[in-house]
Amino acid sequence: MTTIKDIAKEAGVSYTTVSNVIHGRTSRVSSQTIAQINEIIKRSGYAPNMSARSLVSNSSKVIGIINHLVPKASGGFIADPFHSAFIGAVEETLRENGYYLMLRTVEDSMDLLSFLRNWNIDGMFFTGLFEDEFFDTLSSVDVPIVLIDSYINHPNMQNVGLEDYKGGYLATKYLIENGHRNIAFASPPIRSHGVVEERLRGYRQALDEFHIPYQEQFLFQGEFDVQSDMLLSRQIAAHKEITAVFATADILAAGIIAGLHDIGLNVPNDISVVGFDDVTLCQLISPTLTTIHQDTVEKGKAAVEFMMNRLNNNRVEEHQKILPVHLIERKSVKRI
Amino acid sequence: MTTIKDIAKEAGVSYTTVSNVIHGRTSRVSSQTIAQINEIIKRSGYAPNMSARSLVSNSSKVIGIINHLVPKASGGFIADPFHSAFIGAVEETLRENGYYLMLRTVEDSMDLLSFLRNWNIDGMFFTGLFEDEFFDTLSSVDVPIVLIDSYINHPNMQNVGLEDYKGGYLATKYLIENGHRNIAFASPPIRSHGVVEERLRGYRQALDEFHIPYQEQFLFQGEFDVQSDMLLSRQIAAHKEITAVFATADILAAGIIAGLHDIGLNVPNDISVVGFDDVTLCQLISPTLTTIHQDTVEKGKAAVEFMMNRLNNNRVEEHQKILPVHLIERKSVKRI
DNA sequence: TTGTACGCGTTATCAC
DNA sequence: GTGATAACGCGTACAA
Repeated sequence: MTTIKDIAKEAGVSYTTVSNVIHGRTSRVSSQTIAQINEIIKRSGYAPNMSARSLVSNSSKVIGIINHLVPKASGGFIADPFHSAFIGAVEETLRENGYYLMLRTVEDSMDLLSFLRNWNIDGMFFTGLFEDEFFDTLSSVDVPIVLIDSYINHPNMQNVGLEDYKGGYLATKYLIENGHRNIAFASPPIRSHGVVEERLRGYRQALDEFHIPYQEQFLFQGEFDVQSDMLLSRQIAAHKEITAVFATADILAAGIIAGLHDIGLNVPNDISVVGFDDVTLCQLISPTLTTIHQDTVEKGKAAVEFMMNRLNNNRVEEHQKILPVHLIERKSVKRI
Repeated sequence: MTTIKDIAKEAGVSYTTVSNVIHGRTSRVSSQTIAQINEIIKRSGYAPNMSARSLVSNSSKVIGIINHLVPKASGGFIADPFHSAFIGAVEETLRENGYYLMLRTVEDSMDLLSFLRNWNIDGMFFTGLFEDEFFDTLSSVDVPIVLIDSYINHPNMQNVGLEDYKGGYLATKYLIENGHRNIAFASPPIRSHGVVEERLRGYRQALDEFHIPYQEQFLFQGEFDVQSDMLLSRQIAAHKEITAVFATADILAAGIIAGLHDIGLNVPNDISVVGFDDVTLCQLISPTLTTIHQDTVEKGKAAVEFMMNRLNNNRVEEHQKILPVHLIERKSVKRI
């Protein structure tokens, strides 16, 4: 492997000079040596040893995307299509900025702390963080943290999220305007400071505006797997008065639609459904899914931008970036 | 940050001793000191500095999952559900073995080489590699490489794949046995040494066995996006004699089904469809998709297992691990 | 059973 | 303009 020393030797200079050239501190190096060194660098395919840099500079150029494994569940991480698109966008933007991405699952605070120290991690992304014990650890760490889809506010962290409230509102309003009054709200378990809670607020706001009473029994909570969705569908269908469902994620919506089909109900003729996210899936199921659109790539970019600001300026201007959502009309809602 | 020195100082021993304890070379350390050192390690939350280790030991414990960005396309990487599930499985298994995962997109050979040197990467995973110029670079590198879903054989690399041939065979045979004779083969562009080529071989084998002539015009190639799928569907529908489609990926199958619906054709009544992969999607679309099942998590585990064997023993016994596939019968095929 | 000293590749400080 | 040299945290050969 070519090192700075090798280059210095070949050029007949000291390694300081080589290092200076590499870092653009060329003010006091003869243009001859600069040219020569650059030539050698190019020819030899020199690439800096990041471990050495990390050791001496206290910056590793490594950013972690952390997956907090709450129970000992498998896969979770990257399983849903939104997540993976997001990670792809993050990697790309990070790379453009000279950073590297590590994926890491941690089981508890200790795990996380070890990981940070192991690699001298420069920054972290967290998705869907809630206010649990784990969060306390996080807030005491002095590494830049960008939270995605979380409603926790903390001076050391920045948030990238969506207009969740508005999304919930738009979806519900759209259903109401199409004549629906008994609208189910389907979601994963609602946790405080989470996005679902906000979407629920939007749902209630829309009901309120149209003077439709909010009913607890129209709340249905499940997990993100086909089994659980089947169950949800049955529960929803059991309420004959329900004519529409707002599901807080497209995969959930798709699962519910499949479940309804399974028990002989037609969407949208018997029940209308609106989703959230606008993943590719929406255009593949039938009926195609009316949903709330979010721009995942933009989300990834925004997250990295925040990170870079923290990393470079160290001056924090904003703490929040809320990306817009809008409704995409497809075929899963019927006017009644 | 706690270092080995700090621990040594606190325990009143030299750092060699601490290092020895950490590495289990306890044979010649008093059990007292061992206990004491372990206690301090636990209490202080000591985590080794991997950069320092990497520098001195020539092993970084970092494995890369490489995304070779052929043109300057975006996202590609992780976009399809199979990929993300695979990455999740790899991360988990890697972690259990004390390794770390970096995700990295590279645009060309230089990029890759730099990345390897930057981090002293211990090993790499590649998905769907073909025999292009890029491959030559790869083969000259002395880092363990595990290829996923690739039919390139190279002494320095190992392969984890599927019974692609059998999968293609099973899917086609199933269609034939259900009375179909004019069966389209839909896939992304067929490249030599790729999985699609093998699945096509299986397709042809099944046709052969039933004395059905193979027809070039029944081959349809597209990309993995909804637009392209719509086009494909139209092309397929234009051949009135075609009664069934074997698509080499579920997302493609789903896209085609959506496209067929769009032009007023019903699946499976007008056209039957069989997919490949058995991703969650299959159960969400309607009709639910009959497909060839593969075990993605097992694939991830197998890949890591290969990697670990290379990394530890350095003795290479097998070069190939082929995971089984089988057909899952759902509702997208009609007996005619 | 424990300690000393060196080197890994890099950066930064200070001197020439 | 350029060059020595210490330091980052760790592993290891060798010495005691």
